[in-house]
Amino acid sequence: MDIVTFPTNADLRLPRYQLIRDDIVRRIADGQWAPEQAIPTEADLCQAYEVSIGTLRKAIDLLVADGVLTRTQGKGTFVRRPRFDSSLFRFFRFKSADGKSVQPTGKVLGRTVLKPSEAIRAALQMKSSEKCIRLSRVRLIDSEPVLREEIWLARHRFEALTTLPLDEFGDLMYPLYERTCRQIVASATETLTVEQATEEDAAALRVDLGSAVIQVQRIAADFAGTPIEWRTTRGAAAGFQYQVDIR
Amino acid sequence: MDIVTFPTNADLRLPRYQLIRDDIVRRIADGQWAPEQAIPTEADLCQAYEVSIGTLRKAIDLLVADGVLTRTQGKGTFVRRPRFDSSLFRFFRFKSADGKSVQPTGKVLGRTVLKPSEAIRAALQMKSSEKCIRLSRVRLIDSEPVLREEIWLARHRFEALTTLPLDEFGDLMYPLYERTCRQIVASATETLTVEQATEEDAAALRVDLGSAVIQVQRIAADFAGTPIEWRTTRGAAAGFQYQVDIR
DNA sequence: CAGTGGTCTAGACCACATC
DNA sequence: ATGTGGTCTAGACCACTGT
Repeated sequence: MDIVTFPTNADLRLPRYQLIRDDIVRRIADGQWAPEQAIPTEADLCQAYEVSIGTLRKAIDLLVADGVLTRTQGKGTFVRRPRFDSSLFRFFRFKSADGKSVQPTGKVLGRTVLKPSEAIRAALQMKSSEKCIRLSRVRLIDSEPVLREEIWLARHRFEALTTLPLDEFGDLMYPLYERTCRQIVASATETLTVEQATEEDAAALRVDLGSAVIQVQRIAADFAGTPIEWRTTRGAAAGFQYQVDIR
Repeated sequence: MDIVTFPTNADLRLPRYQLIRDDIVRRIADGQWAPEQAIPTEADLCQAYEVSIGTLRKAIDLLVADGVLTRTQGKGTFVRRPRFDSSLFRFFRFKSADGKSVQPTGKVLGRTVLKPSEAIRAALQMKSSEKCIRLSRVRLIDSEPVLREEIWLARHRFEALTTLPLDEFGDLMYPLYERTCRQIVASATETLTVEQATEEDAAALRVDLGSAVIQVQRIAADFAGTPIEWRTTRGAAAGFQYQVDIR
């Protein structure tokens, strides 16, 4: 690796390990270092950044703690591919008819291109002239619908999804985003609330009208922290459980 | 500080920073180093543990990340007093009549000494012959009940609470535990579920029978990780919101 | 001013993975 | 055997806090 000069907009009064941390994140967000690939060795990075091993390791420690990198002794340091498309299973415990826990399948029911509400436009940091792709989707276990989802994407990032046939979307959205649109989801913020089942919920999820439903609203972002997906998921509260550790 | 010899049950093959981390936790759990007090300086600890500054700092970094210690440049390193008696407000957004968010008061309604269920006995790691103190409690805002709580404590740890008048328990339990029984809560695990309001819920919380209620079950532990309190809290789901960041 | 934690160096040796 | 990350050393100087 060549010697690195930090961007002129970086605050050079910051500790060097911070500057290095930010530079590594930038390279990953840029796609210079891709998920599941190894980044240069510690020795190379020390030379490139002109710091000692201790300082470099402090920067990498931060990124490992953030879940951006993983290290394996003897092998190298790798960009971690975030795999939380199935993270809703932190909230909902799903079991198939035979009692085993399983990953649901996904099915896109509808797609529209339209102007987003002001809330969604702001959440996705879009200009007011831009349009969204809206997808409605169900998740199924043993062909039984268990979750209803509404997904909003900025059209300019996901142009390819405006024409893809609905039956080619597959079960997982995030690998699709990466494959077809080069958009990699790296983090998300989720907000849980309890709602009452609407008529649509009752029909789709086969629960009683007005019964308790958990709603998970998610805003997913790329490595640079730019929001790329707005999603709402609703499921019967009966299957809900969530555990937190606090210190 | 004198030179430290590690306990014979410690696995000396572990990295030194791990051994040091565990020894510091033990001293805090023992009460040798109390909350809000400074621990010895880095230089002293290096001498005592016979390691270099880098190794010692790695141990302390772990404890800072765990929320056990806090460091202040120029002042020292301090044992952090965990303050999450009010952590339920991560889940429930409470507002008083005038719209300001506020801390509820607490009122203990009843106290019983009895044998715990097998689940609670196991959760509190108690012998089968031991008894529990069971408290029932409500949390109020503007004198309106908003949360119902059931608390189970091992009697042998909390003997003083068997005789304390109920109106002297105060609004917060954890400072009470520390003051009267020298039990310090340092961490907890909480599990959220959605239930239907029972008749007791409906009467106490003024919600409709069968309406959605959030239940938070908490097991609180001391610095050594020993469970000391089992608690269930129930409140109307209408005021519930929870946010998580995932990476 | 003295004492504290914050940053950083320039190495060393070890354990593990791969060839 | 070679290359990787994991652990550890024995210092240095800086920034901040208090007297």
